[in-house]
Amino acid sequence: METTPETSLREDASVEVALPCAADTLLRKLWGQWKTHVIYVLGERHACRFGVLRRTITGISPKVLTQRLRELEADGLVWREQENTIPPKVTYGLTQTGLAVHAVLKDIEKIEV
Amino acid sequence: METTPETSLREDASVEVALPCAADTLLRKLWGQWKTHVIYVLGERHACRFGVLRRTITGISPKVLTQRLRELEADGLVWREQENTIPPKVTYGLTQTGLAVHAVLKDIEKIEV
DNA sequence: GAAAGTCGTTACCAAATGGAAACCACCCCT
DNA sequence: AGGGGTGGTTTCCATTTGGTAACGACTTTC
Repeated sequence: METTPETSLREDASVEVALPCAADTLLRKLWGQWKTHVIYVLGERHACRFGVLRRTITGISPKVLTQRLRELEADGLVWREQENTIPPKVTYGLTQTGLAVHAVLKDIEKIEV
Repeated sequence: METTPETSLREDASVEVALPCAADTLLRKLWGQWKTHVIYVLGERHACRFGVLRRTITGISPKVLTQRLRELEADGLVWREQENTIPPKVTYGLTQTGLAVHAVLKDIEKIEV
């Protein structure tokens, strides 16, 4: 396909151009079970240790909590700080972006159906 | 386990009470591939027929689009109007709640990482 | 009379997701 | 020396999800 001459351009084609949702990229980072809860708790408490998170988010298993925290950290919403004492203390909190997301969560609460 | 006497109530237990994220309920309705895109397009265009949605959201299959629309309709974010002409014309649009979600999507766009 | 467009539905299949249970090293307390 | 708390990891399994391809009825256009 060279030069693609656009032989018959439909009249309404300009109206049907792809219209991607930019928010999707960020929203995808909040998919998956428990993720909003983690953000929410961290936002309300400012910072938390692993055990507190685990007990505050009732029903979550340690494996999934670790997994979610790693994902959120990789996505730049959560920071992680480890003190190499024994036993180690690991603290989590929200980054700048994470705080912005937390603010949006508070807004969304007001909608509800 | 009768009466569960709460023998030893930990001092800091009040701090670790469950802290559910209320926004989670609504946000769950936006999980799943393509859902934000559907809301977004309907919000930008105010109303759309099936075929337009399908061509505007590049890559979506008719099965998945139908599925998403049904879910969004059941969740009260989208309305559906069918004219029983032949071929039938089916038009979709956002409900009041759907419009609120669309507004949130526009807010989230501004965050990005 | 064959093709294309309307708006879907119905298999069928592969991949991703979520959860329960067991385990780890190390320390403190009794 | 045994139990509990620290912050995880690992294994295994069932469910959920997304996608492709084919088909449906009916009309208009070539």
